[in-house]
Amino acid sequence: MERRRGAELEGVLLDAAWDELMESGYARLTMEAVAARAHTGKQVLYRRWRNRAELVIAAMRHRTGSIVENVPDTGSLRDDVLGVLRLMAERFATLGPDVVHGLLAEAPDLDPEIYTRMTSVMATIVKRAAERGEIPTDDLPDRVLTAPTNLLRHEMLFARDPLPASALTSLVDDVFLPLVSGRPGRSG
Amino acid sequence: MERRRGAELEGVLLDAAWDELMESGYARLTMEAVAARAHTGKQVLYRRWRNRAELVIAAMRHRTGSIVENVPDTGSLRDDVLGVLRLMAERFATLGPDVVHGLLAEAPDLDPEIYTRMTSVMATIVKRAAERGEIPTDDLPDRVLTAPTNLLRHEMLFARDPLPASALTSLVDDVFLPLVSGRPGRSG
DNA sequence: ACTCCTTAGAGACGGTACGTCTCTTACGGT
DNA sequence: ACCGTAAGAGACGTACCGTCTCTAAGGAGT
Repeated sequence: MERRRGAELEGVLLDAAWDELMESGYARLTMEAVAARAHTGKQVLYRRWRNRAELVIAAMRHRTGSIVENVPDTGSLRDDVLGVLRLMAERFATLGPDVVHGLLAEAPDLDPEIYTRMTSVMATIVKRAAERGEIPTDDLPDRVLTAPTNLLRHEMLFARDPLPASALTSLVDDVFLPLVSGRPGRSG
Repeated sequence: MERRRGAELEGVLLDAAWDELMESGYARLTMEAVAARAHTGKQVLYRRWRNRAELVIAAMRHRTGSIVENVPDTGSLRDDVLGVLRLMAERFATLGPDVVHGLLAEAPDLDPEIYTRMTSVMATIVKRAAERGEIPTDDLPDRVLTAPTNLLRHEMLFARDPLPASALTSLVDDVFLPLVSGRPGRSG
């Protein structure tokens, strides 16, 4: 019997968790099923992750890269923001609402981080746009900066059907661009 | 042994569920505990609600009135919107993140309804403001209309700490009012 | 090459809560 | 007075949790 170890074993475990996630969703993913799929015992999982949520998060990180490390830079504010929203929507689509709802409920400590990260992405995009002279200032309230990403996240969380493409453009054209273009400096 | 029936029994059941909810949160609320607290059996619960989520939703509806039936009308757009946001925040505070996260995960069919309702509330408020001449038009894109309530909901879902009062005013002053005041008619 | 030590692989175990089923009996309707 | 519905109570089988135990594989050290 060949016995896996170290990084090799860990990779197998995370792949097994990911496959279970795709097949059963979060709610019906069990530690037993992940262990069985990886041809090992539960203890091997519990030795590395304290619970389902941690395992699933690790599996997601193992699979998908971070948006933070891949900020769009197209030369157009509109396209940059749209690019970020598309990345978010794409990722959400592969994960499915199940997973996000589940993690929200079971890993609340992680939740604030998820959306704090996005603030810096938006700040980068807006700063570039201001430097290009596309908008008057990059000194915007945080809630303006994160409005499009937060609204998108909200919509993905609550909508039952997949989002139409028009949702993304509406968020940019109806909400974000009006807020950053014509307005004077920050109010508070 | 006095045996409860009909509306009386139902009230007792919903009260028991509500009390359990307040005491244990959603994740640790069990049908067994609710039944025990109401001095009855589980079957009495399952005869009325198919699962935990339905029971909890019924208990919430039984306790708290609808925001829809109580649209603020202060004569000021800003105060009306703030009033709605305060109602939402207050309700969320009594329920706790647990409950909302849990329902989001276990009652996804209900989720879209929750925020669709708010659209009509905001439409009413905006219409009144337009009639008063406070804003140029009440013909706004849905995503502008629901931006403040959706952003608040998002923030409540993801924030770990209770929201500061400034969160509400920022949503109104930095995001909503700029969108509805200075802009021309809808773009799309 | 031999020994030691960690830990993989496998499964048993007790615990909790689910949702169903069964049984007796209170009580409202006719 | 009778009958049918459903309350009250709890047993039951199932699922999965997280812990614990045991054997033996296979690196590390000498």
